Amino acid sequence: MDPTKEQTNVWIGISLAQRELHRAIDGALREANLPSLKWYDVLWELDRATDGLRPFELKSLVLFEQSNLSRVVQRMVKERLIGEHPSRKDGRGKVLMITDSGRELRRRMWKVYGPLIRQNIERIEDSFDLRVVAGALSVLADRKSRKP
Amino acid sequence: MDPTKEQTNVWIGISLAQRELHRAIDGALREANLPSLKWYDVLWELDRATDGLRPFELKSLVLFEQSNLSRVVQRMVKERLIGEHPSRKDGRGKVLMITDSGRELRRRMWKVYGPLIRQNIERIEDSFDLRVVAGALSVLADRKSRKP
DNA sequence: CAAGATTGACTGTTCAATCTTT
DNA sequence: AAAGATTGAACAGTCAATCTTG
Repeated sequence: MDPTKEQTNVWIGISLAQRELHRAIDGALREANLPSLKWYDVLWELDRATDGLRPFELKSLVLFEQSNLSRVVQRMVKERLIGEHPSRKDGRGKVLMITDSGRELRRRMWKVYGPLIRQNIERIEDSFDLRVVAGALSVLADRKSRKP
Repeated sequence: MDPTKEQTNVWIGISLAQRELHRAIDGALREANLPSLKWYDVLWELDRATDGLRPFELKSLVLFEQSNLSRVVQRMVKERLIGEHPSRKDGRGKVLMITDSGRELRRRMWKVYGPLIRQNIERIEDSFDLRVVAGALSVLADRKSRKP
């Protein structure tokens, strides 16, 4: 059945807000000669995972297609942002680890990324409770609560 | 300066919610052998504009790069979803108009798209006021209210 | 010269097929 | 046979250069 006007407005709001912020952030990174948000996500996950990650684990965290992830990893290895080590436990696989320069790059990217999050989200704080907004969005972000 | 934890949660919520719904919708369209959401947006704008649209006007509505729009339009013209007519007023340009089969395709896409919006957004309605959520998001979507 | 639009070359993403190890 | 991962071919999107008309 058709969605209500309010339901549609929420979906349009999510789409436009995401598009606007993503554009602003990616644009600022590019102007600073830094890589895109996708690379940031990869660096962030690898920075958190102190024992490294297998490509298939990383894939489910950042939601890349496996073949795409394979190529993104290749590029990042070439840039010495991450390193590959054969897995001792599983002969098929390898383990990805962030390098020092990968960590350093992530920090530099955050100096651009972080303030933009603040400046943008700040603008709704006067009129709205951020915890309410985040709570509503988190329901949608959770694929597990949706019927198969 | 760094964003607060709540600010970051809102941005992550927007990103994940958008990604999840977009995946669900694009996946359902694909399973039904229908084109992607981007084509839907183009069809929607051209369906609303009863006198047709110039490519540069459409470009600002759907936020495509001009060169990209040029190619998307080419593909859609080839599929007979939209038609091109030389502009009488401006020798440089042309006017794009949706065709009957374009209109019909948009309706078929909406039969998949609409219910998915409803089913997904519905899930937050019990606990949250949709007008509040939409209001907060609309602040972010509006690029004009942001400092240059 | 500026605005509307297209094209060629390049980058990045996806699909299907493949290879290896479990 | 299934899971992890890669590769080649096709496709979409972006940048810079170009063309035409205002």
